Amino acid sequence: MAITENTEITEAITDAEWAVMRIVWTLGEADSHTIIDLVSQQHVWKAATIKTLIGRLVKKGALATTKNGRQFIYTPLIPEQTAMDTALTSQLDQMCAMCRGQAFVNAIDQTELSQTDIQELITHLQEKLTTAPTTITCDCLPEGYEGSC
Amino acid sequence: MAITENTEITEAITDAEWAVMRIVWTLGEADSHTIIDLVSQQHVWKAATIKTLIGRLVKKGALATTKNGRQFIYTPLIPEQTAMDTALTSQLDQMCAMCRGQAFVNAIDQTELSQTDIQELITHLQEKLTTAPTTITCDCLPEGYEGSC
DNA sequence: ACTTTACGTTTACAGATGTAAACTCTAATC
DNA sequence: GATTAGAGTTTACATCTGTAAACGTAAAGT
Repeated sequence: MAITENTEITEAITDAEWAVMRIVWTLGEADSHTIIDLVSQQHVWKAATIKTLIGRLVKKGALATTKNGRQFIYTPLIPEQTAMDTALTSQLDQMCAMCRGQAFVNAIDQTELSQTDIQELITHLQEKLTTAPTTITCDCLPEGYEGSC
Repeated sequence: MAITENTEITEAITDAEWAVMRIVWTLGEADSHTIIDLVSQQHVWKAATIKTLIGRLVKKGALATTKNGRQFIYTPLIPEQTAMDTALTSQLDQMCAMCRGQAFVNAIDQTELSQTDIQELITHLQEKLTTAPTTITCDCLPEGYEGSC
């Protein structure tokens, strides 16, 4: 019965917490010393600050702990890709539906992508094109109003 | 000398404030009565709450005011598309560079896009493909460490 | 066994954010 | 001109975030 409950992650991961999660996601697992060491090289944060972030992430169910002698080994409880999707999607969801396409264009323009990524995106988009609507309506105004931004 | 200073917007627009901005962006300009009326139909917020949001947006330079009798007309000081780009980009910037491509794939899968948007995206991606690197390196660990997530 | 580390926990505290009531005027109404 | 209503401003307050010191305790060293 050592399996961790699959408690749904309710709270979102904050900006500062992302830095900690990225280390753990990349290493797969890490003790606090490692996390503090690596994060310290990327941010001007005191060890105490990073400890707080780790603690909050454990509390909100983003990191699991396994006792290992005097210390803990931390492992991610949510997949990195899931967290990224959630973050991006909730951001997009609060933006005008009509403008999201343009937002993607601009974001993609400013993001370095590998050939493989680009090709996969193109494939997905070509597939998506077959069932895409002609237009997307602006949803910035309440039900019953017509708008366009 | 009635021109508003082009003060750079420093503070980001918060989630709740987005709701107000979307109304003003869509209408081009609006008085508080209109904003409160429309936002009230989308969120269970008291008029006082929406007033606060308007006030904060003015204070942080996202909305301009023009006196019109006893009241104000509010107009956006930052373009919607700019705000969207900034929000998306800052979100993406804190994520692993290597995983951003997949994040786009997933986000696009879950977003309704028009045929025109999709075609524009494909065009941009095809262009981007010509200069794209073979791979993007994971940048989750500090300088000098090799990682991959 | 005693001391020193160092890991995790508690406490702290300012500023941001969500949410809203109270208050102050000025413009509109009687 | 006195009154009222509605627009904007102030104040309020709990929670979340960023940032960190202080503390308790068990493991490690001597």
